[in-house]
Amino acid sequence: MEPTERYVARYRLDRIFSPDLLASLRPRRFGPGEIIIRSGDPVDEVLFFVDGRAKAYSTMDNGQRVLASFYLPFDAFGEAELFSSERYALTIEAMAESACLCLSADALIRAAPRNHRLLAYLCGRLGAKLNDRFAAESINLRYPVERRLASYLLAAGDDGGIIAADDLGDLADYIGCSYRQLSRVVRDFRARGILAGGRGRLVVADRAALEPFAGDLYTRSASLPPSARAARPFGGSERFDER
Amino acid sequence: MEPTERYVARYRLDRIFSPDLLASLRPRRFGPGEIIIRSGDPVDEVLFFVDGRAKAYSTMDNGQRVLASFYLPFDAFGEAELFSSERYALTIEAMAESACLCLSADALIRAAPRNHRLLAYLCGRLGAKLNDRFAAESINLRYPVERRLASYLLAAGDDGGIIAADDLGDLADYIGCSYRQLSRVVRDFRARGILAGGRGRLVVADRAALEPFAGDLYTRSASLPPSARAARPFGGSERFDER
DNA sequence: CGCGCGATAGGACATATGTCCTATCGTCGA
DNA sequence: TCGACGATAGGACATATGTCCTATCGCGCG
Repeated sequence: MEPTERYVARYRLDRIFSPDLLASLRPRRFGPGEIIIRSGDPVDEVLFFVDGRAKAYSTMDNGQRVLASFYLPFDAFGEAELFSSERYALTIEAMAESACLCLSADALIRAAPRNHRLLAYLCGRLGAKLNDRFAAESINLRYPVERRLASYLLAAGDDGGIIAADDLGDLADYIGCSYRQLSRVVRDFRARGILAGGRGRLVVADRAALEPFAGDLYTRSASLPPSARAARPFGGSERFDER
Repeated sequence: MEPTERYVARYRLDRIFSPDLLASLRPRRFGPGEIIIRSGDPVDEVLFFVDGRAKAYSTMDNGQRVLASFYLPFDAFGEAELFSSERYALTIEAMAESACLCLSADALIRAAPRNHRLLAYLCGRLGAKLNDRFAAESINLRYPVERRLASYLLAAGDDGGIIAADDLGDLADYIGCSYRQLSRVVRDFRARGILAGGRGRLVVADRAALEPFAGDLYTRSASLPPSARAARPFGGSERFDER
């Protein structure tokens, strides 16, 4: 897609990587459906996601997949395992033409002492992911699918409204219910004119009508499911001033 | 309880804090039921949990509580929000006489450049918490309460077996079901001889019988002292030193 | 244009879980 | 010791969700 330098410039990576690390970033491309990180593999690199769209999930022993989240650039993959575990916990899969800048885990660890900004970024990102996760989990755990779907639609399609999921099966996984149940709820929403678009396509027709379902779950916590996360490019707060 | 130095020595805090930060750690005690961190408060300090027992939860708009986890020393509270958010996401409550060493968030951020070990520790801890959370969520989301309880019992009572919860209501929150449902499952487990102990007390009588329920999803979530995970971090000297 | 495949829709039924309510037990204080 | 109160146990019923199965639809290919 684009040369490494373009990404470095776009995301201001010189702000968080020391020059030597910056130089050792190695670009890599992934086509749709391609696996970026495979759950269970030894943790040998950290990837910085700079282009495309991706999703993370794990597969349980009964074969069901559980979607953890959708990702948009900029983000980091594999940072959660870097200092705490031997193997990747989640599988990350590209959903569109995507690109990452890869860094060997050893190199990163060796360079840690002179990369406090990178570490601070990672802490920030991990903290945000943790809070997102907990917010999503609370919703999934305590509210019926109807409300979860409403929350998801509001959070995912923050723009106009034609957003939804490419695949209803994925969406069911993400919301944490069976395809059948999702289908029931979608049918219901369509009957009430909240959703439109036939046969698989979900189009939010009446955004306002969704809000009562989602309730204050949606606004209440700072952390939102997937796509709203692009708002915060660099996790690190501005309090962290130039040296 | 004990003077700060004892805790510093016990957990080898000199390995992860620079001397100036070490000196500014301020001890604080909490009685059972006392709030250590209140959800929604501005993030002004990070606490390092050195003694006691604590739990983290959030309260949803409908009044239900969702338990996030139980904590044992050593651990950090408030690190998730430090670089990524303005307000604490979870409420943390002491369950027994407890002690923390407190550090002002500003001080920590200012001292970050010369505390890469601390940052690395926080990254590691956050990563582990994130993975734990996801594992717990997957279980809660896809398995019936029977299996969730089994997983919980295996993970919580790692010692002999007399462990359980002080309060069945809390346990129900943690497992993510109603008190009623938990009660049904407990009754069932008792009937099968897997659990013993009358009236509220849960005693794991047949640990082996639990495993088939939990399946391979069983993940330990105990927090290890920094020294234990120092196994992985950077080479170099074990004691903290500049550069 | 007709066929066949894979995805979507939806019916029928089983199960898991939630809600409401009542009985019972234990503990603590007068 | 007795009685009140809070916690535990459990019945009855409603609901949410899962599983299994079949009908339909849309699209690509011959």
